[in-house]
Amino acid sequence: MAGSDSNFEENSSPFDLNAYPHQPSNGSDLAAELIRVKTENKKLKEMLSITVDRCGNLENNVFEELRKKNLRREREAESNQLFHTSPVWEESECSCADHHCCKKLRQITYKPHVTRVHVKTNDSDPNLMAKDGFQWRKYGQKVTRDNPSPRAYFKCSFAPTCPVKKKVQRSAEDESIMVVIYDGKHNHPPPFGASNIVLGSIPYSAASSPSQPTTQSLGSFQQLLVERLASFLAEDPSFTSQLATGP
DNA sequence: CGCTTTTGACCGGCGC
DNA sequence: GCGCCGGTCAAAAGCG
Repeated sequence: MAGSDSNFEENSSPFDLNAYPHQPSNGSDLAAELIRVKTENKKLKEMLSITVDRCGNLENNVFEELRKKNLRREREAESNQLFHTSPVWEESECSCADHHCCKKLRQITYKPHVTRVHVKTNDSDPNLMAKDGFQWRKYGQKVTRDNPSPRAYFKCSFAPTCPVKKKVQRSAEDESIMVVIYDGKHNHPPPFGASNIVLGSIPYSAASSPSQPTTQSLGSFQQLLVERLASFLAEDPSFTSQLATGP
């Protein structure tokens, strides 16, 4: 067999006559049989080609459905984090062949001071500086596996001891949207006078560029923010005590 | 000159 | 135990 491998590369197969050039002929029956085998071989090739194509299309469809499903879950989780305080449950499935083996539920650790915000930005704006009124110092940047856009890491530098961090990354789905993840709670007064303010983990406004969210979403968003601000201030003992004592 | 940004190195958690 | 990956550090570079 050594040296015959190249015969199988292009126009031959294990059933191809060309692969066995020295095979003796035993008459018309053998010739007819060989023609039948060649025909069958051709059909099998076509079937294989069609099957491979269909498999590829099916694979693409499965990936697309999984992508949409993950996107829906992500948005639901964001909605839950913004409007609810109950833990968020996420269903995750493994990718193994046995679909019944390890479908599992796991609870996401609920972090009360982690908030995720989507910010509409100008496409031409290359930086990841979401202006929100606080001072941030960039301390790192990474390219993550699930997103070609780099993720920037910021620490709040408004106060030396403030533990708040934020991560900023363009959305993999829409590059005009920046995903900002605030982590922690500010231990200092907010910078009053700033047009865009974030208090604790609660964003007050998220516009970072001339392009603004739509009026409708901005209105409901502002209403939510006002409610959150009132709630935040009510929970702050120093604020309530100062309010009680007066100026 | 001091502050901020950049960027490669390093570390720890997690899955296999 | 090993490799991958996200997060952080810290030295160098940039900038006002």
